[in-house]
Amino acid sequence: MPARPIVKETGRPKYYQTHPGIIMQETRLRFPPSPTGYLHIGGARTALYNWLYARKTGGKLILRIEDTDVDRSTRESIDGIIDGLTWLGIDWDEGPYFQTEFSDDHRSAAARFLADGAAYKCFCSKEDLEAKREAALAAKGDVRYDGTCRTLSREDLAAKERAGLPYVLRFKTPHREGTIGYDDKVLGRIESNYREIDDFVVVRSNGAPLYLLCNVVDDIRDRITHVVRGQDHMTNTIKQLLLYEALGAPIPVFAHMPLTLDTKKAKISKRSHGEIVAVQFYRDHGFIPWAFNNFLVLLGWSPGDDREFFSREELIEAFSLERINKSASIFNYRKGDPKFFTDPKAIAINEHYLRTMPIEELAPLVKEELTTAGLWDNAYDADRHSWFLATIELIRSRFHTLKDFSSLGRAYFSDDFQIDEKAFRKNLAATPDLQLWLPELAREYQAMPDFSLAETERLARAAAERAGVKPGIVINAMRTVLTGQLAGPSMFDILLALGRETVVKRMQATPELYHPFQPQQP
RNA sequence: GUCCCCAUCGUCUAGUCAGGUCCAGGACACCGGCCUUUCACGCCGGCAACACCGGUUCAAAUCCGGUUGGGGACGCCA
Repeated sequence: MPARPIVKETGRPKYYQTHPGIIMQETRLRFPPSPTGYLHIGGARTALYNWLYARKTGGKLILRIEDTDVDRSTRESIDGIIDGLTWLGIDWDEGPYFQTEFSDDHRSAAARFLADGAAYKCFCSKEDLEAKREAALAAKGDVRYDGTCRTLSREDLAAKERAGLPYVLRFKTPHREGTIGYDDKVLGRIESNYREIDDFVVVRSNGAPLYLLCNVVDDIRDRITHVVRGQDHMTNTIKQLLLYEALGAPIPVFAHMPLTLDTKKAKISKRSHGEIVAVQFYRDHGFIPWAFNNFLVLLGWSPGDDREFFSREELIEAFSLERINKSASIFNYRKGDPKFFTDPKAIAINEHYLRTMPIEELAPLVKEELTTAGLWDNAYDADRHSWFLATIELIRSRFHTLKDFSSLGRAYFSDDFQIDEKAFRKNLAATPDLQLWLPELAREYQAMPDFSLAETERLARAAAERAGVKPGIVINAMRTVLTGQLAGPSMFDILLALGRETVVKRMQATPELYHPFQPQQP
């Protein structure tokens, strides 16, 4: 049924009535990381999808740190997650809330369950449970909880309580016929038989409520309308449906995103993949934040047409829960690949932004990189600003990441740069006479009245002719002497970018390159 | 083992809900060409997939069933 507008404003409905008497409310989504590691690309993608949907619908994104497992939660991890989100540009409207600050809510919900008979005390020891599970596994049978304590007699219960035995609280899954289910925005109708759901633990023996319960209580309190999370939560969702019911709360919209696997189809994790799956890795390796978001969003979602690059506004406009894929995608990282240090598509998308984004937007990112590398000069923001922008423009098409500005592009910003060994062998070592020709050409450059594109090229070609070699010999040698590289922009553009003084100085020093480590003669 | 989810080029994917316009489109990667003082960029071209079997239908990548394969969950983790 199409939404029926109840308030009209300049031809555009602002509020909608989806059912009689019910006005569609603001969407509220959340990103609830557990601070037990860094922000990895799976978590970042979850955050991104939630953020996109919140922004698209004009709703709110809530950041909630799920730190109920105090033993494993760390301050560094919380900082890492927040830094990661900030770097990506994923902002939130409320929070960060900390789950531990709401333990009263969780405990009172648990107490209410016990009072209502929706949960019961279970005295089974960890050892017994573990033994049963192993036995079941060995017999290839059912590993779910068998309900031993659900049917404890009044006398047994009283006796165990008197004895002061530790107990956990288990949710009493209704013994009903039929199924329970929900309409997943990605997967469609999902149903599960009641008899498949065992009595799960909601409160630890030390009195601390567990994830399944806390998560639902928090979502209800935070008035969450849409839960967008990984498919690994699907069985949790079924159990949480029961919790919503027991708490008398309406269930939110669920959307289960496909997982991201490695090339061997295993779930990506810090343990097995290391830094390569950490968001921080991409920041440290010179990725453009938005480019990385653009890569992430395509891992499990597509707009339905051939577009692959989106501005922030375009992506928010194009995004929808329904177009999220059902099947898992693979993070195509092959360890030890000499050419691609991460998924080639991620690099390709970064390159695209690097060479097409407005130079004024790229400049601050390059500034940051040069600053980190100790190559920044404040003049680049002042009287040399137009030079700075022109130089970035000149060199960026050959670069892959922001790091390249301080490595491959170092010679443009500093006299302290390395000569690439391969470049030396090919462009210099093969023709030792360049030690004479280049300084000579440098003297001509020094003396010429007009240090221009056309004139510098004319003199270089004349020098080659004089020496009886092809122009490329001289030109490529100059490239290596001036930039340390084998390849680069058009040579005479480089000359002008570097400036006459630097060009002359470096070319005159050519012979030194041939004898870098020659010991002093006595 | 039980339950759940998934299945199109090497990878990300479009097409599947409303079967024909798909001997399957795009991107990345790879290969070739053009451009060129180098290397890129750019442009042009190429390689490459509907997991399998059966059914429904005039017609199936698309609907149905099964098989196989992959993944997830089965914690006093989140």
